[in-house]
Amino acid sequence: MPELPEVETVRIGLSKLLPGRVIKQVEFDNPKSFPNTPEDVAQFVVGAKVVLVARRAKVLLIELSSKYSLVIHLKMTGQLVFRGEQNFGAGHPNNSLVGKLPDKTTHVTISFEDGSKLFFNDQRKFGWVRVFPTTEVPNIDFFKKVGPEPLDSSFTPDLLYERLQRRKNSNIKAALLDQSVLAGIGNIYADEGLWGAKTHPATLVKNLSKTQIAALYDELISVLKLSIEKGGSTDRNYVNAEGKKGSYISFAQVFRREGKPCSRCGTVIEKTRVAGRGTHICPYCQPAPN
DNA sequence: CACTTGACCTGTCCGC
DNA sequence: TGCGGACAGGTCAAGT
Repeated sequence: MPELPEVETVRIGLSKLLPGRVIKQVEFDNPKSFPNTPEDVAQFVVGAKVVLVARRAKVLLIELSSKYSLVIHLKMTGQLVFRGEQNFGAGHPNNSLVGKLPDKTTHVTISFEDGSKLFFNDQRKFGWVRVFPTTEVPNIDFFKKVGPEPLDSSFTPDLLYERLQRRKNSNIKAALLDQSVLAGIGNIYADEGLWGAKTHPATLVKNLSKTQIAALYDELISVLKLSIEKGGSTDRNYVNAEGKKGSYISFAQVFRREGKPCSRCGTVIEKTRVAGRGTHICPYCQPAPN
């Protein structure tokens, strides 16, 4: 899905669009995408005003004046697209993946009193929208075990080293993808960060020095920040709150660049499989471990 | 407990 | 063109 920079880009967009709007109606087409009952919606959501939009890990949180929150996970192909009253069918001719809404991938539609709407679209139906009491959100299983936010000032190279030790016998790519180690890294930014740190993804965590992990820290932070600056990466389905693509993918050094030259050394980028995921490396800059 | 693999869905791409 | 298989940005449950 959308990894941290993509979800953060959606958060930034929605936080400019939603606060102050009052929810009039919520429609959904299946319990997998929206497990709450219509009674829950009527009681806790309809009539409530959006207070703020937050993010933790790859999860979006829309806090409501009712003291309940909409908790949203986009997983692989989820989208949250806002349309103003006159704009449901307008589409976005430039740089857009979505046209008239709702479409066949729309599973939840949130209508506001002023006529605007927020559409939750998801081709693969892995994502979901759920309602929780705001005070209960930190007690959701996922949030209880999820690791630190990489962009918080309290996240340091030493803390990354410490968090990684819980996966010391697995390879570094699997460890980075493990949300209980740190929050928000997915397949794109794991590959990009490891290329930057000149570390092969199959390297065992226990064989990485503190210096190597500090270098990886620097690369992960800069790659995440750059991507947020570019509005995230659109490989296929991802769009921001206005339905538009992000441009980070054109700055990627290895992700989806197999067959092309490494920008550092000119060696042809290869695609392999590590931790059960498609994995991109420069075989010269990131030599395979023994 | 640590670690790996398959499953969840739908769509697309690639080889025959 | 059609068809089967592999694969796709994430996370769980179940297996070793």
